[in-house]
Amino acid sequence: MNPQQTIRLAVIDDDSGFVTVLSKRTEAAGWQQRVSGSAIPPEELVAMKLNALLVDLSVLGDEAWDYLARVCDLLPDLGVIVCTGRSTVAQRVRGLRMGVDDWIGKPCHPEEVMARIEAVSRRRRRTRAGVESGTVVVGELEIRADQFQAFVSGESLDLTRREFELLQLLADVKGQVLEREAIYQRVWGYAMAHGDRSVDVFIRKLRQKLEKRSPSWRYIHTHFGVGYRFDPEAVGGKVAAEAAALADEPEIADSQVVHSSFTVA
Amino acid sequence: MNPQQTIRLAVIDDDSGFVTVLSKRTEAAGWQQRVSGSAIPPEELVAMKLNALLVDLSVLGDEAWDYLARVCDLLPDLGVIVCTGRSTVAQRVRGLRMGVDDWIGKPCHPEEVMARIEAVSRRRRRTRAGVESGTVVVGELEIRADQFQAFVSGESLDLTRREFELLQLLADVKGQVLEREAIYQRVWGYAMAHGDRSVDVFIRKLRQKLEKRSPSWRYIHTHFGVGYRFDPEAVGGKVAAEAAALADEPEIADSQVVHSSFTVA
DNA sequence: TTGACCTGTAAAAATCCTGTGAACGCAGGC
DNA sequence: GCCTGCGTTCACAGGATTTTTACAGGTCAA
Repeated sequence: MNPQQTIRLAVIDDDSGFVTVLSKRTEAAGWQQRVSGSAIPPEELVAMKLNALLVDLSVLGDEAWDYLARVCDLLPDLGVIVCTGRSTVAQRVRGLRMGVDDWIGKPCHPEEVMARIEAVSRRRRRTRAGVESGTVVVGELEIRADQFQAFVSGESLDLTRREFELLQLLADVKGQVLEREAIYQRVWGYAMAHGDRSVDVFIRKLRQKLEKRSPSWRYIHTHFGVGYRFDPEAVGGKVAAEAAALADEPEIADSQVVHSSFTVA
Repeated sequence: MNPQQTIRLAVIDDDSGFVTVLSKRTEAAGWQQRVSGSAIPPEELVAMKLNALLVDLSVLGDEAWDYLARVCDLLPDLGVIVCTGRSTVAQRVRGLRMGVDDWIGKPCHPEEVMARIEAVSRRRRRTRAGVESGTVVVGELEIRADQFQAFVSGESLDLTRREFELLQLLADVKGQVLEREAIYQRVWGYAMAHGDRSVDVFIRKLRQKLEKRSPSWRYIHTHFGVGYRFDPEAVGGKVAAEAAALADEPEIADSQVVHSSFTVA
């Protein structure tokens, strides 16, 4: 698919100089990241759907090894990179054997840190592809990455590949308004030509197919002069009222966990 | 989980001291390895079915980057670890971005090198130990791994080796859509060239042979623009009706794996 | 309210994808 | 050497999908 898939990263480090410099670069690269000055509970990490975790052992104190062990055990698909000060061979070997994917010594160059994070994510992604169900549920929609297809109560929307990728992209950044150029760039993989209406046409096709299977919901909203935003909303008459009630709960949980924790590039 | 899965490693290095010390340890750990003082052609690497490749760039000379690029491109599933003398950040970043999985500076401790090789190789879910001697039953099809052959009510489909491997892969992840590139990568062992139609051709051969012995079932489904999915479905006229009734329920029994009690002499 | 500029919509045109049959080359067995 | 089985490649036809084009309707700012 796309060469540069966006990476979701969490950083556990209290070295503000290092974190600042790194963040500047990761943001420029379009990564989504969250920084914390202390340990993040593994349960929270699960909810974040991360690609990688960068951690400085010194902020973890005595708990460091326990924490690493728990994280590696609980999240075998998460790329874990330790980036810390002085360390012995024995420590590094222990960490790596425990499930850490890479171990970098400080001081280090942020570009190399990023390259190593990319390398780890690349490797993880390859193995995980398929093993993980990767099903996202929004509104009454189920988006199944392993099937390249979306469903409503078990029935396929019969999306073509492009349609699916577009839907997946939009749903991935639910609530965010995406410009046409950005959409095109990420789905088609190259820059949009001036005057190209492909995005509009595919949005219409998507809307048609969504409407067909899920008539009482609106998923894609137009932002005049800007682009589109994916946000499931129950609408219509009486049906909508109940649906809305049902929708509220998971809606909030979802967006809180996934989005509010991350800075938007 | 996996205690000590044996690792197949190739080492390209002419630093005899380093290689000797390392080899002693890898042998003690039960790894299989081949050492070479000069570049090994990528085609040969394919045939070796390696887990990882450890390479010192200095023995590759000017060809180093080209070689790395070719290897990483052709064998995306191979763990590539560079272990070399002095290097700049830019070089390491270039290597890692190119597909190298880890980059270690010499001098280094052999134990750490091994731990890093393990970390890179840690991901083999595909080593299906159970399948080796197992029989999978799907639809009215029996796939016998110990015979490299599939049967319908005792009659062989006369699959060739490749056909069998393709079928086995597909059946292994029943219900999942696999992209052509992924199929090729896993059956042929290296990256698919752009425009290669081998997968399609083998799918056709498989379908022919499946149809011949099991006419009232459809096994392989095409997903336009994506790839193929294995999912046995009873179809057709009167035969299909009964078959369908049978097919719906034993969904669970379908994927049952029967382990034969005896190894083949 | 008007006019310029966007967006929704439908259908034609162009492109791409898959199924298929056959030719080719290679290796192993006779 | 000759034959046979196997894997690869090519070419083409029929469909499915994507892109382009045209026009109608909507939106916004002056």
